[in-house]
Amino acid sequence: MTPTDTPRAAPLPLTKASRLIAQGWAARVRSVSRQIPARSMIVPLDPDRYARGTTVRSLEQANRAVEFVRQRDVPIVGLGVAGDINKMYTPNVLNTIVLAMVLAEPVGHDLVVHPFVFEPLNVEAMPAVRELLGLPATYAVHDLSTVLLALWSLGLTAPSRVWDTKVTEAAFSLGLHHPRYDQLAETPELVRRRRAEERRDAALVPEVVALTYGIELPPVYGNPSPVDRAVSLATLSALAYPKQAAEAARLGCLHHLMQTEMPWVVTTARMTLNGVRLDLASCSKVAAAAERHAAELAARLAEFGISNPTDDGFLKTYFESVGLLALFRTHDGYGFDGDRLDAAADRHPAIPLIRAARRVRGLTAGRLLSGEFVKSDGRVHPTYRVLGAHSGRLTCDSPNITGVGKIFRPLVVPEPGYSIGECDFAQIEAGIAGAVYGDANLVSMFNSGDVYSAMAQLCHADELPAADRDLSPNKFKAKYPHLRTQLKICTLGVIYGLGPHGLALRLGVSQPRASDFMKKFFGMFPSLRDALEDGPKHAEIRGCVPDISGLRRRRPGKGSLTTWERNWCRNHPVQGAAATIFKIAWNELDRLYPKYGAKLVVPLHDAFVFEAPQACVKAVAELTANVMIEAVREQFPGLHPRVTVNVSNPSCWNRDGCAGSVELWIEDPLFSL
DNA sequence: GAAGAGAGCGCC
DNA sequence: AAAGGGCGCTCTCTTC
Repeated sequence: MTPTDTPRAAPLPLTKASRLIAQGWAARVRSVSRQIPARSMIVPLDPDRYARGTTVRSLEQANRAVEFVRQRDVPIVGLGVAGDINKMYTPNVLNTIVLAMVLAEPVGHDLVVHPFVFEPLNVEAMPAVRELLGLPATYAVHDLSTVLLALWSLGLTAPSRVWDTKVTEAAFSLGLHHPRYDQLAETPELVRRRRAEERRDAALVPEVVALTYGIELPPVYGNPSPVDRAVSLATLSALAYPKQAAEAARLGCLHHLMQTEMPWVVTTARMTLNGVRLDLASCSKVAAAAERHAAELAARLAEFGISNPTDDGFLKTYFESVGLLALFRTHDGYGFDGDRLDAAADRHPAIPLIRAARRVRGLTAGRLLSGEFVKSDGRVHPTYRVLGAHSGRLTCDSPNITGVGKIFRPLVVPEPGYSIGECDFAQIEAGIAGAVYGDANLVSMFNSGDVYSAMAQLCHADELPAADRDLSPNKFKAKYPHLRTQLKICTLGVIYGLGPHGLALRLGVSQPRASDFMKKFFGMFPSLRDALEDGPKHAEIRGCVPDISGLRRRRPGKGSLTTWERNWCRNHPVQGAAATIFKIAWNELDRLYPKYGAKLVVPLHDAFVFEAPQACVKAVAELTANVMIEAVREQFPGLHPRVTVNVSNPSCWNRDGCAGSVELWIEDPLFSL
């Protein structure tokens, strides 16, 4: 290390690759490109010689590969990478990974494969890699996002037509491996998430896919070498793709997979690549404040004799001793979750403190604040799993940036010179529910501007003064916030499957009153009522629930639906449609943003967070809102969706422009938005 | 000491 | 009989 080097936590050895990078390896690649030899006589190359696999190390081998591929008709290419692919955000991946490209050629009714493996992937090979990535072919990959990140980190352009064999298997098995189905015989009740995850992944691993489609791969014994692994993955992907595509056509989701889901894999991989910047100084302030808040709350709780507010067993004993245990009864025991603690807040002075202590722990204990996810570019790069949720939604982890508390969003900041903005769909679930369930009343209320105000005005027409029945939605919202909130709780609850029992709890009224309220609600939306009633019955006979995309959520068994299944049968068409619209819109933005130098940053299920150069953040927000609205109207022409634009405080991600929420929380742990 | 299971927190 | 859908993460207690 020379004195001018920036110190780093774990210095990497100065490999040949990093020396090349230091010299500007892009320039080096260009110079290698020019070394492609002068045109010579074209001699047919024997395809049989390439069927067993070809290793590319030298420039000469690379040139020969290029000549071979130019002589063949290649509609499908399988890609696979192996080796050290964790250095995604440093430029040193060259020479540390193995890239396999398997060319599949139609011969008779079969495909013949010609595997090429770049081992290691070096500068000399790059021109050939570029050429092989630019064929008029479909590129099939098992776990495309990993390969995209590897290609991008090498400065390569990803192919435009792609197929992810893993995501396809997930599409075929939506719903089948839900952890709730693990509640079988000998094992104790309740969640067995871990085991279910394993089962679900088992359906997605390459070997299982190979078996499913009768693809013979060379047997691998023991620990396969990176070369074996990469070639095997690439071969599998190339051969499985046409079979999966046929299966997708048979199952009704081929169009969706090609048109939306595969581009969505590219879009989400780009979000991983982009990542988000965290303000690490603020993160440590929050961490310190959390410790302080926790200590202060612990001291105050100690005065009540409460030593451990996070120990349910202790709380049970404590509330029994003060005669308040009944407040925390659940259907099968006792629970001290937020809802119950909030509902009981005024029954004992310690209860709000317990709640606060739990929130302090829950909100801040994450590894997010420690900076451990921050990569060399100063940003965190969450992993996204397309179709990770059985509803078709995306999931996000390491870190789960979509789950960052609203208060703490200002910890996410833009790069210098950039701004952060957010566009949210307003009340979109209500509108989509009206549209997918064909309820004209709900659709027209959604279109009126504020669906919950409109509902409340109609629902309570008898009790309201005549003048207030026609109040504008915003004025009504201001004058009768409580009535509006009731309708909001009821609407979302109904979409999720809430019954009178649950509604009573959430509205804080008796069950008969909640029951009456629900009847009144459904009286306004008879079509919605019928559809919610009939949907699960049809699903029970059919065995699955389709949504507008053509994807289907399935159930593994037959027979009557459980309550939970009935609820997701009701909810899936809404959540699935919303997810589809979201994907279509964001795919489009992924195409349009580069013109503005803008980046997708956080996908929030019904909101779009972006980073744009300061000068054009308003233009990007407008573009985003237009694309979002267009995506809804393409699917549901009867809806007039609204988008809330938040660029009022572009120095950080925030809720409703509240950039100071972190500081407010540091002052007072009971602060909420 | 590691791993499973449960409950609780956050998000949409 | 159960009692609102979809998630990820962390802590606590239990078990091996």
